[in-house]
Amino acid sequence: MIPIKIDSAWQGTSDCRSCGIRDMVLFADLNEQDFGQIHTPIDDLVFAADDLIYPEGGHALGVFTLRKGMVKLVRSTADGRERIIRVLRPGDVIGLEALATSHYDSEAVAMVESSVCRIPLSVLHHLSANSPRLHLRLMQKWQQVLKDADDWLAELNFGTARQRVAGLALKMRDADQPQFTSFFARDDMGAMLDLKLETVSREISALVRDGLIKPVDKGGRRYEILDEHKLMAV
Amino acid sequence: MIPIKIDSAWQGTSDCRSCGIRDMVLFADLNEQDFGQIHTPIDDLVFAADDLIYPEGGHALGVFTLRKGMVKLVRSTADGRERIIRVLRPGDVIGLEALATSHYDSEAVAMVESSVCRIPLSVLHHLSANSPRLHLRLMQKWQQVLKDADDWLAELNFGTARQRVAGLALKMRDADQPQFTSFFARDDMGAMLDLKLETVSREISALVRDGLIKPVDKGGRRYEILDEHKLMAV
DNA sequence: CGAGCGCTTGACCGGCGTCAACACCCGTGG
DNA sequence: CCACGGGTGTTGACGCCGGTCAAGCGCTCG
Repeated sequence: MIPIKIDSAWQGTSDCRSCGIRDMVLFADLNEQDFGQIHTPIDDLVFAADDLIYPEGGHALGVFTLRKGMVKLVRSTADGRERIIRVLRPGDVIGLEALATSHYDSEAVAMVESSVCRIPLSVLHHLSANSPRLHLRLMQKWQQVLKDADDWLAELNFGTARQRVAGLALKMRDADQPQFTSFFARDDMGAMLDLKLETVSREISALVRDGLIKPVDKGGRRYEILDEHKLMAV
Repeated sequence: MIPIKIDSAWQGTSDCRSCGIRDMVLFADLNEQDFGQIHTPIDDLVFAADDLIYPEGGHALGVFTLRKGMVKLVRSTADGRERIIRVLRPGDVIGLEALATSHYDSEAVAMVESSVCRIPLSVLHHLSANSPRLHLRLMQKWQQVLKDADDWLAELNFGTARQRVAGLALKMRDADQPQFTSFFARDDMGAMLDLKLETVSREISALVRDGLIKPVDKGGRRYEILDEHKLMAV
């Protein structure tokens, strides 16, 4: 069930105490006593673009934290269409649902080269019962994931094609450089917004033509936001 | 911030030990010792159709369990449109996000007369730290809510108008009598499916004309499913 | 019985999907 | 170094699905 890629992605084990993004993630508030209770190694994994991290319905070994890159969550509908339900960015947790069911509810695929760490379920189960700090943090992560899901539905899958593309541009802005934003392959964007790839392409072109955004690479993936206010008003 | 209606909805306090739907809800596995740790009363509340249970962004007193009725969760987008992000049914938990933030992320409105019980945040915080049984149950509820949210996005907001209406009909089937299903006011259905009310009405009429469903009341709210298989294949 | 509300239906139009051609980037191999 | 080919993004023509506007119907309640 677990793809071979998991193993080939293995890069070593983490020392979470010195994690570069620790303040964003599940282990943010852990103290030395808490770390002492971790008896299973946290694996570091790196996935190439388009690598499968886990399949829909797959048996779960752990919960992931995304350190670098971008990951899409994909569901297949009964009639075979694929729908991207969310895109995760650094600091986001992947596969939290495994804590409750030991299975993943959707497929996770790296969209670009991505590095993640995998926290074994046993570690989380033990710590969530024995560390009030992790327990609280876990609750916050659940809430954040749920809010992301609802935001995605309320903001990106509602209204005209123009509004959806503009909404995605705003949602995908860089955390550190908010004038830049990242797009994806046009058919991926279509699966996110429930539009056809041609429509996505047309709307992007229209936004460029109207001077709201400007491409900064040749691949159509990175754009500069020229008029944030107009973009929000679309 | 808390609407006056909350008080006018008060019906008494619950004895959770004898709750009729206890096996579905948060307190399913609690033992006598756990119940002894509850020092704040659980209020029973009843809301009429269209009553506000709590507003978007409202300060939270507790988390609700829906005992009877139907409740919609509504978000307002930046430009003033209203979007129904989910419909909750008996056994579902309402406002779980308050556990993490003490605020509700979306508005909750009763769609029909609904009875709920309100569990104070203090009770949940205390029990989730001191009762492994509640702790586990809470995790399962988070997972269920998240799965509901993702299902709503993947199944009901994807594809043609016909597919969406058919999907809603299947999702809203009675738990005990699966040949019957409940619809809502047409503009509410539109806000759920991202369709206009006229389109919803047309598609329902088409499903009736094609013999997949049949109305069983005069208000357009209850339908009998005649051909479940065709409905799923739409 | 009349007013008002919600549901339905029709006519028309615009936005988005479909199909197709073309441009561009990049890797490969001659 | 250039020719070639595949993959991806863009653009155009056209048709249909669903939005818009409007009229009509049936139910409920005063």
